[in-house]
Amino acid sequence: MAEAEGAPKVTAPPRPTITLPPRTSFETLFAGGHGLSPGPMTLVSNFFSDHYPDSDCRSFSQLLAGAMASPVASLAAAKPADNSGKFSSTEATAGDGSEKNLGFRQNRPVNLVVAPHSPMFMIPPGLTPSGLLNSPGFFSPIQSPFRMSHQQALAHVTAQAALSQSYMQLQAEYQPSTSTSAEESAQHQSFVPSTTAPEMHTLVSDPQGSTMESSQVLHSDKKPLPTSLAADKPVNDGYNWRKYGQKQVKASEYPRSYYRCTNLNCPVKKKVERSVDGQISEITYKGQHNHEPPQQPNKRSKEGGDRGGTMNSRAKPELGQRETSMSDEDVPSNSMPEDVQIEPLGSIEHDETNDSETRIGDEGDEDEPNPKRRQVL
DNA sequence: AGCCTTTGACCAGCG
DNA sequence: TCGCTGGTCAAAGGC
Repeated sequence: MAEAEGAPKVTAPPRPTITLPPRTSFETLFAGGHGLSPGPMTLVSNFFSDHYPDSDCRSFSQLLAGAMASPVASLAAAKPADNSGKFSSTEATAGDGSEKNLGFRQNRPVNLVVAPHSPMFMIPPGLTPSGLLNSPGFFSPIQSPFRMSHQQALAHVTAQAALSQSYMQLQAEYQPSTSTSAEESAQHQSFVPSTTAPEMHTLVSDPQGSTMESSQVLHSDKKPLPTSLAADKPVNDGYNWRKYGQKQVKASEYPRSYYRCTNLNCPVKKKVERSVDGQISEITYKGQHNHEPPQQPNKRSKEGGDRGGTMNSRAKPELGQRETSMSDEDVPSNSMPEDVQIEPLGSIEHDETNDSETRIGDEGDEDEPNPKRRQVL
């Protein structure tokens, strides 16, 4: 929490750094220009163009590229190993400008900062973030030309996906009446910050990765989303979450909510923080899903109910196991980087916990504590 | 009937 | 060693 200053704290071993090419490269990358097989990204991109041809929206890859393009974004630093598996926020630096160690990232892509603005980035209902990620062609096994590792990229994408999904939901609810594409475009545009993309911070968690956590920070600008729509569930990222705690933290005026994936054995947790407005300022994911996202995202988890059910089908090795097997090259296809942090534009400054969590800036969904419930004890 | 949310208490890490 | 803060637990109640 403290390093918000932006001063890079963690220095990484000097590695040959590759300058992030402006989005074009990135685009190209996903576009398959480099010979990469078209993956979900492509699909998404197509989806975009189909649905919002005239909108300002860029293709998914473009959006992504824009988000990542920012130099800073690159990464924050990573701490060498703290195998403890715990991430202490203090270790990570968040910062805005901390790009100190790229090298690390390579090895352990952990934190990726995703650019915020992307409510625009939508994913077709059928596609879930993890689905995208799982897609074979999504990222090539090799490291991307950028300093980003797959995981980082994955994290990035996931975060965006999450945001987009939530956004979609909001829209759906908010505007039951089908809006014309034009309207949609307009709306999207309004939400889309232009390329002023905030910076992305990539943070890396311990290389050793006993737990391997990656964090991404997404900054999304707090858009005037209909907050009322948002209700409790922070962001519908395709997974079912159960709130297990809420706490008033010093860092923010609003209480921080803690959620955990309802899937049995799924270690993933997420923290949702709200901004002054009561809008979600950031969502921090911890851990990796060891299961596929339920098909029906928004259902009050019946899926979650499958605790123990479906997930095992593809369950991947426990996080702990991964430490050995995982290098940044083998990204578990079915899971996202452990932590992705996405922060809203405004919140960049306090990236207190950049270390190993993924944060997603979310736009407002606030769940105001309904005074309906009883008080314990 | 089962799952989820709420919320105070408890525990651990850190300064 | 103490106090503070963050994170998690678990009981009660609601949907």
